[in-house]
Amino acid sequence: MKPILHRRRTLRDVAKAAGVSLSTASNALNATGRVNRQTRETVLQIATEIGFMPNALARGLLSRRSFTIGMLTNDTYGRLTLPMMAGVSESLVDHGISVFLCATNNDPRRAQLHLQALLARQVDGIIITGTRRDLTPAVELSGLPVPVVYAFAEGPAQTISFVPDDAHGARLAVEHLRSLGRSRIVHITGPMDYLAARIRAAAYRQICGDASEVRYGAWTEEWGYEATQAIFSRAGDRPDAIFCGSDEIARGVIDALRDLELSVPGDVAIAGYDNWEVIARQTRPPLTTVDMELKEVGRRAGLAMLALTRGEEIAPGVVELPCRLVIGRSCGG
Amino acid sequence: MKPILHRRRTLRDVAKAAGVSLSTASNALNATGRVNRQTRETVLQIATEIGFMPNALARGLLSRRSFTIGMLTNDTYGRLTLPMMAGVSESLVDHGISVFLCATNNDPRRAQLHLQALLARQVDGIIITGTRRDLTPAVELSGLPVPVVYAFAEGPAQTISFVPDDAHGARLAVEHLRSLGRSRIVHITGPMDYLAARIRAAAYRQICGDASEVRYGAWTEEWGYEATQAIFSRAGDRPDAIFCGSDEIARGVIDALRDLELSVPGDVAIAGYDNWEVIARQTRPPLTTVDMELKEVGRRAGLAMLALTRGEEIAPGVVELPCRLVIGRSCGG
DNA sequence: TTGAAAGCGCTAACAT
DNA sequence: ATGTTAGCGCTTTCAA
Repeated sequence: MKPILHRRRTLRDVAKAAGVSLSTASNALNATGRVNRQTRETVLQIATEIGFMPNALARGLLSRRSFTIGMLTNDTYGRLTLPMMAGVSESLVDHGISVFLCATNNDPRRAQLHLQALLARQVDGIIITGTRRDLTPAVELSGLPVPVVYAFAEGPAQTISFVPDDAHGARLAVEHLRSLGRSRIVHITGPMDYLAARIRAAAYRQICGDASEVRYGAWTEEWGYEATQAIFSRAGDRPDAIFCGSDEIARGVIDALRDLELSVPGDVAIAGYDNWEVIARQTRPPLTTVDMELKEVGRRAGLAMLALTRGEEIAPGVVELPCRLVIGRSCGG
Repeated sequence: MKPILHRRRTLRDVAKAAGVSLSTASNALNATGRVNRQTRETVLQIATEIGFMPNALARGLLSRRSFTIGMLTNDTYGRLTLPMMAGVSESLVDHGISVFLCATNNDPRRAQLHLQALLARQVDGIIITGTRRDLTPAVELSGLPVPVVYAFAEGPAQTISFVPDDAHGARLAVEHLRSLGRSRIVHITGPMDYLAARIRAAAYRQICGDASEVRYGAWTEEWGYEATQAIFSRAGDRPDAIFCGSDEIARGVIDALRDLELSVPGDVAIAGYDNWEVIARQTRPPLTTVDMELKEVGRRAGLAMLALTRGEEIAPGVVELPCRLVIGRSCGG
């Protein structure tokens, strides 16, 4: 069965029904130009009645603006992308701008294809988001006819990027642990080749100084478990707190501590990173963790894009946005 | 600083540079009409040189097709949406169709706003996806000028929907447990008001008959933990397997069993549902779980949409797509 | 084989 | 205050 599809109504339909010219109808609907009150109301009413909706394609053709932006992400899973997309949308929806989301899966061919499609659709700008700060874009982005903004990824020189302030996030967690009287804090985190991991580790080291110990590994529970086993099986002072590079790691750490019959936060306080709710809230005890405020990152990127599409100038560079500490029960206090 | 934005090239630019008329240039690029080989090659070359890219807005205006579809989701987090979106994209990208993703957050106002924006942009169709099968759409969708397809949600009568076959998924899990010699299988699942939960429970009951026991609750680890404690603290026969309605529940169940000093899968075999990798793979032992093949659900919805946009007819109804059992180590075997 | 011209739906000068 | 006209970038008859 084919559903009944109502024909799309055009401005012409409205004008004819209202017995006015195209331009009068247009002026009435857009409140531009001088139009008689009475005329305008008639036009408006008829427009509503017949379900008129202006054709954005025609408008865009004329104004050379599509009120559409593209978002290119290499994140398949969406844990990072969708919150950012929500922020982008939020900052643009009131300006009538919609978003094309394109997942590249890190495949240059796909990225190129999506980029072409976006440009063909006359997007007013493109936001690049990645799963890591030090992302290598899968496609050449210079010399585009539209502005580009990076979110959760640092673009090359002279571009505009918004990223979470990793140093700030790390400080939030570590200082929280110290304020609760913990002094032997270890840092278990992801792979060293992640810039974010290195920045957080550096911030942690700056606070803990000589007492600091960083274990790079993977962003997995398994690594958290393994690293914890290693740390607690050796001789010498045992840590009284662990600052984890991700909630998944934290979860593995807590698992290991339980197997070691150490209590959290009694014996060891734990701080996570990401505030990935499905993990952080469901861990026992619920994690104290760092939220990167991804939605805000997206919102800022959206606002920057808005300004650029209006021809405003924005200083290039990487803007680091503050994180937020979410208090669970894994640190006590 | 404002980046240098290259002006968009038009067909006119190409025609002028090639010294031919607009229509010849158009014919050459689209391989329509009769064009001299030589002429065509010149045009093609120049088009590439100056970076010409046809304006999809102008094309759409003429063809009354935007080669764009909208996707309306109420899922903020994206765990379900992005895999489906990937499937939709995959089935449409080769046909030059792009996707607008709009998150409604279950807010009727937002949904209405997004719907308007989509229609204004002349989308060729709209795919509705939900976080649950028995979704109540946040916005009126009848009488639209474009076809509508539902994915992971059942639309009203006379509409087209694609959902995972919950009964099949449940059977996969339960029959797997039975094939491994488990006979006292309990089912711990989410809220009873979820249609999917009821369907799975019914399928489970049909197999286990008198020995069946269903515990409805929430889709959380906490509930899994709690229900397990309750089941094992009472007198009488203890189950030798638990079929869980979600991986999160399964995780809570395994946690509880560990606290009860029961081994998995030795004493109790566990099957999950969702194959949410971050949970299923990281659980110890890794979960045997049901994958709903969300990408395939999206792909099928995309293909249906493709057919509809071409004016083909499709029988209305709910198409249930098979699930897949992912073997971990939580069932032994 | 190529070109001129009309028109998709809309907006913005310009005339009335 | 309203209408007429041109044109955004493209495709598509229809003539040449």
